[in-house]
Amino acid sequence: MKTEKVDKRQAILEAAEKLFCETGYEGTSTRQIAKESGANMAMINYYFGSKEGVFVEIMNERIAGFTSQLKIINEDKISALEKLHKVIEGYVNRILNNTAFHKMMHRELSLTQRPEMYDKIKDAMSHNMQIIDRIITDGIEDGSFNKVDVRMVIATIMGTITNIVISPHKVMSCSNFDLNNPKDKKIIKDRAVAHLQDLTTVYLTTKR
Amino acid sequence: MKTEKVDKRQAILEAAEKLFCETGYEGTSTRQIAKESGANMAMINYYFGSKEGVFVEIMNERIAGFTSQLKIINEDKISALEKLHKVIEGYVNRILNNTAFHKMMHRELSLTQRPEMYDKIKDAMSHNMQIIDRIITDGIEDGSFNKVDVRMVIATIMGTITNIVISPHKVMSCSNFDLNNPKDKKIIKDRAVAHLQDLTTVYLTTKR
DNA sequence: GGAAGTTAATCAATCGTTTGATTAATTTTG
DNA sequence: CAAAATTAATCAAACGATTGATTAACTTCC
Repeated sequence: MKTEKVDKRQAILEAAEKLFCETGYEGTSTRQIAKESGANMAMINYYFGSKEGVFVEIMNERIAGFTSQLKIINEDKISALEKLHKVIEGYVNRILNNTAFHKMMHRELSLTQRPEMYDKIKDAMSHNMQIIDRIITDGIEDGSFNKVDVRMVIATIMGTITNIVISPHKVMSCSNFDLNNPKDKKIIKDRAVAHLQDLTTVYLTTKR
Repeated sequence: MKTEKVDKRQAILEAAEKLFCETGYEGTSTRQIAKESGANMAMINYYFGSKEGVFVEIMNERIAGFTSQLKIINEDKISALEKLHKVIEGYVNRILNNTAFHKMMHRELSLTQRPEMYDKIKDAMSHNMQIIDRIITDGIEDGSFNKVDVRMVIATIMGTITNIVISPHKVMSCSNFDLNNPKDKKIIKDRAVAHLQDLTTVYLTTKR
């Protein structure tokens, strides 16, 4: 069992994800995927049945790897604010470590097409939102948070992160930031976490 | 001679925008555009040179209609906070009145392809960001705003609105909201404006 | 030897674009 | 003014290229 034996199936998935992220689903041809992965075109249909099968498989794997992540935090015996800060940190890290996929997910979400994918993404997002919702709602009920529009606060947290990922990097700062540069990514991550934690602290806990 | 003379050029633009919004640029064929607009296929190339020419024209018209909007506010002799609140209200209204186009713009922005469009959208966004940046920076300098990460605050404002538009509506609230329903749209608009104005007020002006 | 993996060749369908011809409207000319 | 010339708009048909998918033969491996 040689380790240099490449798993064509996996190679196809990785090449396809890269190409889908860069040029979109419709903008990527099966021949491109084949060339990029080093596999023959027929292998795509052999393993996944169709081009869409590849896409569905990518989404399923990714989403499966995501939904299991945010759960544990809620068990800790820490304050609502600390929980929220942990969630923010986790969320920022996850998304900024998978910017390409996150872009692709949002692109797919904004299309009226492929309702199966839409529902799948919706469910995954919905689950994450429920976790954040619970933390904030609990904080409000036990009096440690102000009464706020919870769903809007969630939109702010998620929207801020998404905006950082999607918006042209050169717009983000005066100098030329690049999210593919690990050093720049670290800086952006820290700034985003600091900002969102500061923002939520002030907005949710300031007596007024 | 009946005066039902339709401007085919305009019909093509409108049909193309609708289709591009619904199924994406690559997902829309010139034949679809022709059928939807009632024009002959050749007219697309006759008027716009190419399929991409249609897309570029749509973007140019839209962006031209947008960039002229946020300017006047800055001339008013009002406080930085009031300026910011006006900008927020204008921004929310504009985007929620053009949700389909806004989705398409973001979709296109997340593609590495079509650099010409990317730059055009980037410039338009960059201009809006500069306006908001100036307001907040002025507020900080004259002491009415706290010292904050200005670019991150902008990302929060823009990201929140975008998130509301793009995120699945059914996730937004317990009941089934629909942005195409004028009554629901009004409600979402008001909630978004109220939330963002409250958020910025608290975060930027709370003494701490 | 036979199942699994892999290949080149090929399929019909669709893609964006171009063509040459035709009609309708406008301008030029005698 | 009216005939001739020019331009703009529109059309059906076809273009070559590319699409996703399939075939059938071949290789690899247990």
